[in-house]
Parts: sequence; structure tokens; C-alpha cells
Amino acid sequence: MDIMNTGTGRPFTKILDRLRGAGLRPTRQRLALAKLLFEGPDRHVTAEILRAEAQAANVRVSLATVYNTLHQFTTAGLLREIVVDSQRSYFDTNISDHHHFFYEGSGRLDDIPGDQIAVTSMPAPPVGTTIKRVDVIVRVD
Amino acid sequence: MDIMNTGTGRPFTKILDRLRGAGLRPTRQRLALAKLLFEGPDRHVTAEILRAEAQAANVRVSLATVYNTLHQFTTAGLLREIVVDSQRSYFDTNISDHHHFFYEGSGRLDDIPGDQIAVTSMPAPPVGTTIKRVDVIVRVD
DNA sequence: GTGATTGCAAATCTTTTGCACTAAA
DNA sequence: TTTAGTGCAAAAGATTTGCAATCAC
Repeated sequence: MDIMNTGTGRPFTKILDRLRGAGLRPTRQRLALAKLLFEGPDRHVTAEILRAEAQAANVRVSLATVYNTLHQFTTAGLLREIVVDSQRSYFDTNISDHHHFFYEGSGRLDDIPGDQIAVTSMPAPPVGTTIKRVDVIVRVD
Repeated sequence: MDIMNTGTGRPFTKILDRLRGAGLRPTRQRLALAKLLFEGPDRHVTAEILRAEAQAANVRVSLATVYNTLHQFTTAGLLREIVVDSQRSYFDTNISDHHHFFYEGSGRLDDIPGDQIAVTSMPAPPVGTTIKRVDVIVRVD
């Protein structure tokens, strides 16, 4: 089955609508990357991983476009960027409230559901600022 | 007063012992960087900031040595690396249990004392792993 | 002396940018 | 058409590395 077609004669409408809803033109590259990212279970990717998958799926996309797309999807709220490693950016397809286990050795990242962890007695944010997000990273090895 | 001398005729013994205790030869560069880092209140530095301060204090240190030293100090437990930005590494002279406010706009980092925040109902670490650290980052802007 | 440490410049790696070309609406 | 999006190659920025010179013990 071609990556651009679901085999039902209906070219994955849900993803198409998702891009349209985000105000992003459904180009061949965005559709293919979105399909890799959003069909199937939630995942954590780096730009390099996604580029490799695109290549493996016979989708021609430049690395620059992979970076652009990851950032556009993040800005549109379709992805979330996770900062765990100062050398590489990870993007999470799970945009619900949750946290992470980070395996320092392998660079692997696992979700911790939001209800399995709680941050209490949060201090007030400094005057003039707003809390944008609270990230909890449990580093294991 | 010279940075290599306290003016008391006693060349800052505490820092010297700190390096010796960590098994690090007290070289001119390490002593000077340690003085910049550990004399005075706790702080957050990047390699570039520390290099600039060394330069301002008339200490000749190469950037490569600044990086080496920051990592050696971190391995020795004298510093702690904080990951908040995927483009830059921060090092914290406060090695006690605490968390951080990160100002996305300016790149500034503030400590949140360990007793002002609590993470409860932590999930068990995956089998075969040990929790190395739990980082809470409150992103504000 | 001898091995650890340093400096420098080059290399590496990730990410961004400029700009001509292509494609969506 | 018209404007957004893409690819490529070059640039940028942070960090690491190789190796000869230097320093601590």
C-alpha cells in the first residue's frame, strides 16, 4: 500500500483535515510526515529519525523541510517539543498533559501519564510572568 | 587584588581543597574557574559566560578548557548540569536538591528551593533502571 | 622525568538561512 | 496567477577532538 493512500480510495481524510484545521497547506511532504507521525501509537522523534523514516517509506523530503515541518506542527499544537538533551530536540506526538522518563544511556523517552505524577505546592510565578508549562523529567539509567 | 591570591598570603585554601578532594589537579585554570564559580552566591552559567568572565578577570583559558573543566566539575559532583534549552548547556553551582524556573524569553534560570515544590506519587522506574534524578522545570515567559 | 592538562585549530553535529524552483489554491 | 512551500548548499552555533607544548607532582 502506498504511503499516500489508505487503500480505501479515500486518502486519509483525518490527517488532511488536521492540517487544514491548523491552517497548513496539505502538501505532499506535510501529508507524508503527518502520516508517519500520527498514524499509529504516540511517539517521540528527532528530526533525524523522522527523515530516516521518510526515506524508508520512499518519501522524498529534505532535512530542512523536516525541521520546518516539525516546528510548524509544534506551533500549530499538533506536536510538543521535549527538552531532555542539550544536543538534540525531541518531538512528542502526545500533546496531552503528561511527563517523561528519560533513559540517559540510550536516549529513549517514555511517557508518564499525567495522573501518575503530581507536582504540589508550586511556588508563585515571578511577578510579570505566566507559567507556560511544567515539565517533570525522571532521569533513569 | 589578584584573582590567584586572596591577599591574606593564603591562596584560597578552600577551593584548593575542593579540587584536591575531587581528585582534580589544582591547575591555574581550574583554580581560577573554580574561584569564579564558587566564590559568591550560587549561579547558573554557560561555557560562553564563564569564558567571558575569565577573560574579564584576566585569566587566560581556552574555550576547550572551559568545556573540559565544566564537565570535570560536573562529573566530580561540584556542579550540576541543567537541561532547559536544546541549544545550550547550563551548569548550576547549587548542587542541593532543588528545581528551576526557566524564562523562555531571556534564557534566564532561577532556583526553586527543594522544599517549595514536591513531586508526589512517582511511578516506579522501569525494571532494571534506577532513578538518577527528577527535574522539574517551570517554564514562564 | 612522567603523566596529566592545556591551547589551538580543525572537525563534528544539529539546526537555520538564503534563494531559486515548484506546487497548491 | 499568486503566494506558500520546498530543496539544496552554505552558514551558523555549540561542543568535541587531535596533537604538540606545558605544567603539576
